[in-house]
Amino acid sequence: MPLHLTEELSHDITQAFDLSNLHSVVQRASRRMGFDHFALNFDLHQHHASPDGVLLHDYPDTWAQVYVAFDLAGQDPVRRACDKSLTGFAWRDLPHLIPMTKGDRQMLAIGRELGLADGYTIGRHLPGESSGSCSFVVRAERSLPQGMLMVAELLGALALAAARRLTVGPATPPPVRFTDRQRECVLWAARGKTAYETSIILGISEETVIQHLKMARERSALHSRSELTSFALLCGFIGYQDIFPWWWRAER
Amino acid sequence: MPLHLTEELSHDITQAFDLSNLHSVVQRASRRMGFDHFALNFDLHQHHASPDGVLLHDYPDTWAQVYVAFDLAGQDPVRRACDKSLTGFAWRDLPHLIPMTKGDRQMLAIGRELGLADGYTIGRHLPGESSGSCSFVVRAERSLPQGMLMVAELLGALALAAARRLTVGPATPPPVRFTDRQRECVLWAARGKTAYETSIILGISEETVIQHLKMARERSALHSRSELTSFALLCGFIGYQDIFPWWWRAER
DNA sequence: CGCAGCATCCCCATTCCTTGGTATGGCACG
DNA sequence: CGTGCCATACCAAGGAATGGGGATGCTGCG
Repeated sequence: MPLHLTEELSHDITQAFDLSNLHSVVQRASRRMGFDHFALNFDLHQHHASPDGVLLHDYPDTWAQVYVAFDLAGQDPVRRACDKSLTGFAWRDLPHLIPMTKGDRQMLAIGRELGLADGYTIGRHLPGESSGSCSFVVRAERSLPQGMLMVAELLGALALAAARRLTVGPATPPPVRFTDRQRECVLWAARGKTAYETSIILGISEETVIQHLKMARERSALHSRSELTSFALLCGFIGYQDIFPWWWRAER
Repeated sequence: MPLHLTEELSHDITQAFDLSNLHSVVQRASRRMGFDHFALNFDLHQHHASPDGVLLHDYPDTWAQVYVAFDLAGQDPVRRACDKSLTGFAWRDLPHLIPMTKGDRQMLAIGRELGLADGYTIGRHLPGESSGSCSFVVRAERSLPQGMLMVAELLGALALAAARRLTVGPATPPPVRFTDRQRECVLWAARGKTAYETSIILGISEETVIQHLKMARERSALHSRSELTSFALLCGFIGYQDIFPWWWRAER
């Protein structure tokens, strides 16, 4: 009865109050859907410092040891495929998503030997902020519960959202506020326009554009345009979808 | 009967054979779920490559005219919120996701007047490749079909995947790649450092920093530092945590 | 009404960025 | 052992950004 099941499990996941509780409820969800294992990882985008991410799983110990010992995370084809698919995918479809190297096939073979036969993985990305994936896996003698993949898709996404909530905390209101005009000027700056070009676009003087950007910098206590645009993106004053597709929309 | 409904509609969406067919099936899906309108947009991030995006919708004509006439795409709060949530969200929850300016509220008010009362929007990103969003909307006298939001979540994601399939095809073009040094220089640029400051930090000549940034701009076919940093963030070359280490540690 | 906030415009001096070049050494791969 | 890629370094010119002034008019709010 997927309907009741979905509602019950999704409720549990969204109500998870800490990471160990999230572990339990996602584990239970994986069993109820007909899977044998699960793994959830959630990473904040960070290139310099140590990764402060989440890794919950109930994979066999042997696999976890191999995975860590050989640092397989960096060459995991499942992770790579997460960057290539908007929806969840079954592991057996990996070759349709990414080019598989010999090492990739080897890695999957080792997994199969250790009890991870096939899986269904849901990946999510928030540009500039975080990425995560949630996998539901079956043992060798079984096959993926086809009727449950859509449910897995949902619950996996909810689990990732929960992991994010428990990791980064609630959205903190930005310390500053921009006016509409300031935001507009910052947007065009992020689109790569100069003050002069922006002044033409907005139909105002170049000096005014400079002034708006000056005010925006002062408010956020920043001293360069690039930092200002990064900051505006971080705060949600402007969006990625606003920056890059504007040109083809404008040209017709 | 959400179960049959979901299966039937998801089948139609995944089988869509061209964009106009996708339009029909998503439109039908929105009606069956209890919505009055839908809008789907899907954008590729490769500006120099195939310059194609998708915009399908059945919003009122008046709204489309206003939207284009005032270039509202650049200040659409719904699109900005897509960068801040891993799951779909109701428009009424926008203030919890992003800071709302006066212009934002005005925009939503105009939408309401033209028949777009509330909506549920699903956003998806593939780092370095594409972004999209799919909205399901109800008219003024109605409210969101609460029991259908999870279904909308699923179908919206499938519709985005279909849009991607029909746009980029099976072969994904190779993304732009930065060298380590280029990424490092871009990162310090996003942090607001000048070329000279960066040269001190990295222990190399200022000219070399300029050179790395020059190469990075050439690779991504961009012409300004601000656009370069936005692009690097979007592609996941750098992350917010790299730039503003104080942000996510702020509240917990 | 007064006042704060916003949007608009202008000037100037200094610094920084962008674009076009050239050039050397290291390293990997076929 | 050449070829390509990367990191490094330099030069020159023109355009753009930054930070410091100042100024006007409008709107909303107590």
